[in-house]
Amino acid sequence: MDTNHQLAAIFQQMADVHTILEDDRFRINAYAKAARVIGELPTDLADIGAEVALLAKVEGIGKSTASKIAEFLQTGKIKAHEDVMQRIPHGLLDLLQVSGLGPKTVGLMWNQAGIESMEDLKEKLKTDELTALPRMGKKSLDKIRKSIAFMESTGGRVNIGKALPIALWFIDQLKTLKQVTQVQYAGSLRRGKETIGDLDLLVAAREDDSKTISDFFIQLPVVTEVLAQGQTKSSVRTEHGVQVDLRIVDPQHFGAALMYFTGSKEHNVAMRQRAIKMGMSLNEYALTKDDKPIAAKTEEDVFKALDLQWVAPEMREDHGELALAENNKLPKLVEVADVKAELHAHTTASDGIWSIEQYADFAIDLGFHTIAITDHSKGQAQANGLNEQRLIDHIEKIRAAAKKYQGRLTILAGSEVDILSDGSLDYADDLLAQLDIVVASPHAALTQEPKVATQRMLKAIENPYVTIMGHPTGRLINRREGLSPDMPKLIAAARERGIAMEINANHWRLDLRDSHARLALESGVKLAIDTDAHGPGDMDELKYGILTARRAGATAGDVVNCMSHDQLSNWLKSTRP
DNA sequence: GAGCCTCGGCTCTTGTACTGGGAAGTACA
Repeated sequence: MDTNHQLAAIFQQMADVHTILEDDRFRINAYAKAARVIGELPTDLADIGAEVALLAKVEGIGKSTASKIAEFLQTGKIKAHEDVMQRIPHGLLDLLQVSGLGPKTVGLMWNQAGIESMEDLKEKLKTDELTALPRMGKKSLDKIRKSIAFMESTGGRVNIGKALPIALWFIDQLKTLKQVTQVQYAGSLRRGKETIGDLDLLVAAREDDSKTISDFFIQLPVVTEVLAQGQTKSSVRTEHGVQVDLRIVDPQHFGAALMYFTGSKEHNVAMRQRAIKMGMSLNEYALTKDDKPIAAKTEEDVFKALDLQWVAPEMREDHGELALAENNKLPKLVEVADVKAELHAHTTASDGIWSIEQYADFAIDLGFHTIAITDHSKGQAQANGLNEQRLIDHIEKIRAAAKKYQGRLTILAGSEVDILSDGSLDYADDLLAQLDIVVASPHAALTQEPKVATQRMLKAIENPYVTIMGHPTGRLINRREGLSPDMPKLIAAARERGIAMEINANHWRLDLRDSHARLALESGVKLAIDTDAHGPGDMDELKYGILTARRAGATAGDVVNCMSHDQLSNWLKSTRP
């Protein structure tokens, strides 16, 4: 775990403990905010150093938190944290993770039933003795039992690549009902986050029909458990281990409901505050003034009534989007249709399942003007990486195919060359010089210390033949943490060289992640959005890379894959000696 | 605890649904 995540965890823990102890809620909020801010920081706090004045410049971090961070950087611990941890049994913090158990209940169980850990709780749940506690009936106990069982079976957040198909399946099912006039997924999925906590579905229908619709919803074959079913809101768990929430609203309120349900929470709070300042009130049904509805039917209506441009869902994180919307300065975000080139694809020469020609035909169908063939280098033996002679032969084949497709598609000869653990590349420069494009990526030694990883990547970027820095952390979401190089340094070096940083669109990678991509854009570095295709299905992953780029605020002009044929060709030349 | 104007004292992140138990707690964006 890197420094930021350690610190975020510590401050969140402090917030949680103070919550159980029912201490000052503003202090709790401050700790929780510090945890959130630190968790989202693109820069490693260790690099800022133990200088309080500098640390306190970060929004949401004041003098007190800054000195705690400094203390941590110097000693590896925080006294205030250790002190507060003394006040409760540590095991109580696990109980807060159980859905349905909040601080009050956890406090109650501790004080009145002597429960100090998950083990204690599970032991007590073997009988119904906890019904002796206030507000604790048999139904509550059953709910807690189920929550724990669920937590232990799966739990956690689901990758967007898994969540989106499930959401689309539900939407198809709901569309079969004639009572449903509109249906849309919302929540973090609509905002394009890399992982999704639960699926949020919104349906527009007449109030009379809501019972029919929610009955249909909870009886769908994939539903394994019904968590709640009310007038407008139902919640289920599915066999995929995902929670799906369904909200049914009148078509007249669809826009306001979609906004609410899309979030983020922080964005919603900011919007509601803005409404209050303007003498109005915003909830999930409408924007109102003196209890009279002003706007509700579409999102555009609501934004407009608040003197704002419509904000794309991917930007709704309260990261300054309202200030941009107010001044008509929101970027026109990149779309899948803007992409005209794929710059990272593997063929049967290494570990892909498509030939050069199959990619070429597909690229033409997509309306692309360029595709780069970038098979693995020799270090990737398990991926059938090409040694020097095989690469030379492969280049010849690519050139031959390029000739065949001339006038219809440009086929570039490239390589996804391994960045070895010391930062050198897997081919010598004279061979790299024969290629049109070089994507340099790390594949091994992915547990290096951040400092070593930084030096490694910097060395690779300095190679004059590298065109794109590929998936720089090598992480796999929910599977492998990958490297934590100093991204600002890498980005500065990429800018110096005029090369692009890749957003690897594969839903397991999404590397650069959104915050790193944003940092790259702010530094004036171009992005490459590549599918890293190994076969036909992978080209469809592009949408995930686009979502990540949109979360970073990227326009088509920021992305090399969106350049015209000549622009791209000139850019590639500009990166070469 | 943060952040603001008053530079020490004040205010601070919205609004609603569902459940289970008989009001409050929890959850959601």
